[in-house]
This record gives sequence, structure tokens and C-alpha cells, in this order.
Amino acid sequence: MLKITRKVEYALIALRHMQLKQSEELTSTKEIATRYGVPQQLLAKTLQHMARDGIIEAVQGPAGGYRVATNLEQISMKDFFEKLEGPLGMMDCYFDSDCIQFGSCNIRVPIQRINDNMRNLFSQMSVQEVTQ
Amino acid sequence: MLKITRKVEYALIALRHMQLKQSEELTSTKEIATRYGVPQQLLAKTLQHMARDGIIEAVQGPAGGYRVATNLEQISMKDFFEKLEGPLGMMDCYFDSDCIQFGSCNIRVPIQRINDNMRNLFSQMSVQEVTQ
DNA sequence: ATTAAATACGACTAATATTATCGTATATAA
DNA sequence: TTATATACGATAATATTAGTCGTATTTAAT
Repeated sequence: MLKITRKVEYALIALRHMQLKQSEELTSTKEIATRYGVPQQLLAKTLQHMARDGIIEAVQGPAGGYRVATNLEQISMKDFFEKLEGPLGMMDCYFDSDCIQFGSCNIRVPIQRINDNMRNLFSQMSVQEVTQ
Repeated sequence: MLKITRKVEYALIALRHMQLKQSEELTSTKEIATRYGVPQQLLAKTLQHMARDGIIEAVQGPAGGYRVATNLEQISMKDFFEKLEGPLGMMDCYFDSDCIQFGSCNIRVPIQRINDNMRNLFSQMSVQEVTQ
């Protein structure tokens, strides 16, 4: 319960690794995969995902790789989570209201309050705080 | 990602329902299950779990049921989550360190900081705030 | 031109976790 | 004695997450 996914985990590992380098320098998927013992294919998809989202920039061809393409202080963990995993809610009904019990449910509103607190927590936390 | 389980959801629904009644009055599993359209067997286990933990009190036999047995202002959502679902961590390594990468992982400490924030959030929130 | 090493990406499979059900035992009021 | 409730371990079904496969594309180096 309340766990983050490997995808997010690998993304953060990769970002932190890239931030140890000069900003122009490139890092390949293989380098991170072997360095941290992470499955290369899954990491590759994660990096491609981040590249599509503009968080990192890809350079193709041999000697290619990725580099950070954003100021990570400007992106919140909430936005980061949502870019990688979609809407951030402790219950699906926070976004998606096709639950049959939507009308009779007695905890929808209170749960949404908790959810707002959690979203607020991650809104106030930048990716930089985690990867620096 | 970062979802609560049905077990927790049903537990909160049940507690909130019981709090609408006089404190001595009993509520059966069936009553809650039919009222909120929730699977009765799973709800039953959840209520039994809460009874073992002393959150609610069970009365057996026909016309039996459950009633709230604790001041819900005194129990935090963090403790509530951990009673029902075990240790509350966004990554397993927060509690359980048999991860092979434990030594080389570059985000363990930062993730633990996030986790502390989340645990802190739920420590400061009482069950009463959700179920009242 | 050809090769080699890298990213790109959809489809598929495997593993794990969650959710739900089954069967049986026990308690107790009527 | 019966009916209705809780107690609980075992199992089945489902959903989510994690990981792999195959193929295409890009591009630096030879």
C-alpha cells in the first residue's frame, strides 16, 4: 500500500546519476543499468518516457545517451509522478467517478481531503530535492 | 501507485457508519455490506482484524455485531494504516534492507526523506478526522 | 557503404499483489 | 435445537506491476 513503482524508482536513480556529471555530458542506458543493477530494457523505456516528457534529452547513435533537459527545481514531485504514472490519487474515485457506490459512499469526501493533503505534500517538493 | 487498499477503504466506511450511531449500539457485517454494496466476506475479515487490534469490539451470537471501542481521535492514520497493512513505506527498503542494491543505491536516503514526510503527514491526522 | 552502438517503441510474458470466495468452526439469543 | 452472528485459514480470481522480445531507426566511426 502507498508504494511507488519501479519505473519511478529507476527514473530517480537515473536523474540523480546524471546530475553528478557536467550538464552537457551524456549517460547511456547501459551505464546506469550496470552501475545500479537495474534491468536495462525497463530502464530504457523509463528514460524514453522522460525524454518524451522533456525532462531529459536524448542523443541518438553510438556515443549517444541522455542528459537532463530541465531545471529540476522547477518540477514538483507531484508533476513528476503524474507524468510517469498518471493521475495521483489514493482512490480511483478522486479522478474517475464511475464507481457504482459513488452516491452512497460515506468516505468519498474525507478521503479526498486526505488526498489533497498528499498531493499538496508532493506539490511542495521538487525533484531536485530528491536527486541533488 | 500510492493507492490505499480496499481493506482500508472498507474499514473506514465501517467506522464512519458506526459513528453515526449511539456508542453502545451494534452494527453487523451484513448491515454495512448491503448498505454500501461491499463484499461481505472481505468486510468481515477487515472487521475481525480491527477487533483483534482493539479498534472495535465484537459481540458474538445472533443480534451481535461490532461497536467502536477506542477514541478515534487518539489513533493516527499512520498507526491505523500500519495496523491493517503493516509497515508504511513507499519503498520496501525503508524497513526491510535485504535489497541487493542496498549499498550502491543512490536514492535510498532521499526516498527515506520523502517517506518520513509522508509518515509525518499521516501521523498528524487522526482517524476521527476522516470518519467524523 | 558497412558496421556497431545507441535510442524508440509496441507487443507480449512473467511475477507479484490485491481482492474475493469457500469451507468450517464457534458463540449465543430465541 | 435452531438461526444468526463472529472467527479464520485456505484457496481462487483478478489486476497491477515488472520484465522481456523483436524490430526499427539513428548516427559516429571505419
